[in-house]
Amino acid sequence: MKHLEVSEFLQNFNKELFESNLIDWFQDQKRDLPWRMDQDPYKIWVSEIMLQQTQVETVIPYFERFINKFPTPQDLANADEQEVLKAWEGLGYYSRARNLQSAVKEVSEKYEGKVPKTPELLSELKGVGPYTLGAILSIAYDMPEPAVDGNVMRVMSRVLSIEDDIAKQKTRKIFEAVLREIISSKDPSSFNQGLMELGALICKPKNPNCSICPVQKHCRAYHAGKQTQLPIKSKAKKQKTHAYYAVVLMNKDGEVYIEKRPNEGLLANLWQFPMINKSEIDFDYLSAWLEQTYPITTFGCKKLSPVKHVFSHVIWELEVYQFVVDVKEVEGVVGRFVSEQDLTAYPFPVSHQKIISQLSF
DNA sequence: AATCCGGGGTA
DNA sequence: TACCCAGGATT
Repeated sequence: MKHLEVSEFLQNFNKELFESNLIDWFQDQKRDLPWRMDQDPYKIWVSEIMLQQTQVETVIPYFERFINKFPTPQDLANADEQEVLKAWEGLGYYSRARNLQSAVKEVSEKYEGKVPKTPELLSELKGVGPYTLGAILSIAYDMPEPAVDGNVMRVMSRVLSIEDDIAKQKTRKIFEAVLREIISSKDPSSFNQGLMELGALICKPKNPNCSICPVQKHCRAYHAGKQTQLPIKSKAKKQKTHAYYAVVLMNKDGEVYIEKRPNEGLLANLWQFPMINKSEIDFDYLSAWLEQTYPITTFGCKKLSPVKHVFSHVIWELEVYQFVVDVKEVEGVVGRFVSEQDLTAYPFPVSHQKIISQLSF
C-alpha cells in the first residue's frame, strides 16, 4: 500500500464533510494565541518563522516581546542585527532571525512594507519556504494554498493512510498535492490552521486522542486500528560529541573577555567565551595558548562546572575554566572585555548562558 | 538526497 | 533516552 497516486488516496473520501467537520471544530476549540488577535500579515509572518520547529508554548513569550520591540516591518528593517539576535536569544535556529530581518528589509524597500501576495514573490524572500509561503497566503490573505508541516503530514497520513516516509523531502509534495484537492476554498485559513491545531491538540505523535477527534469517521488509520503506527518516519542519525575547553578570562575590574562568532555556520554572529577543541591542545598548554592568542597574561585558574549542551546534530561538552588575567594593550583584537552589566546586551547561545550563570563578579 | 542549523517539551 | 516541534538553506 505504498506510493499511491493522489486520486487513489482520495477515493471514497468525503472532502466536503471532512472540511466542515474540521473547520467547525477549529472555530469552536481553537486556542487563543497572540498572533490570532488580528490578520496583520507582518505579525503572521513573524509568528510562522518563530513556529518553525518550535512549539507554540515556547514561541508565545518571544512573539510578544518581539512584536512589542518591532511593531512594524519598518521597525524591524531599521533595527541593528545584534538587537534582533538578542530578541531571538534562546529560541534557536538563529538564521531564522537574520533571514527574517533581511527579508523584511526587502519588503520594506521593494513593496513599501506590504507583505507580497503571490507565491512567486513570497518565495523569493529569505527564510520563506513552501510551508511558510502557504501559511502566510492562507492565514493572512485567505488564499487556498496548502501549508504542509509536521502536524499536517501526521494528521493526513493517518486520515488517508499514507505510508510514505515523511522524513523524506519528496513526501511533502505528495501531501501538498493531496491538500490542493481537498483544501477549503471558502475558508482556507481555518482549514490549514485546523489541521495544525488538530495535530497539536488531538492527533498527537503518541497517544492520539481519537475518542474526541472531530474527523474520526474520516480516519482510515483509526478504522484499521493502526493510528499509532503512522506516520512512517525514518530515524535521524545520532549526534557526534565535540569536547572543548571554554575559558572565562576575567581582568582586575571584573570584566570578562567575549568574542563574536563567525557570520556563518553554527550560532552565527552570536557571542561566546573563547573555546578551543580539546583535540587541538593539551590542558598543560592551555595557559600558553591563551597568552599567545589573546592580549593577556594569565594568573590564577579555577575550574567551573562543565557544560553539556545538546543540539539537533551535535553535542557540546565544555570543560570550563576561569582565569584571572592582566590585559595587554594590543591592536586588532576581535573580542572585548565587558562588565557583568554590559554582558546582558549581547546575544549568547544557551550553552554560554550556562557559563555566565556560574560567574561571580 | 543528505546534511546543517537550537532549544525545549514530553512519554 | 528517544522523539517531536506551524522548516529552510546549503551541499
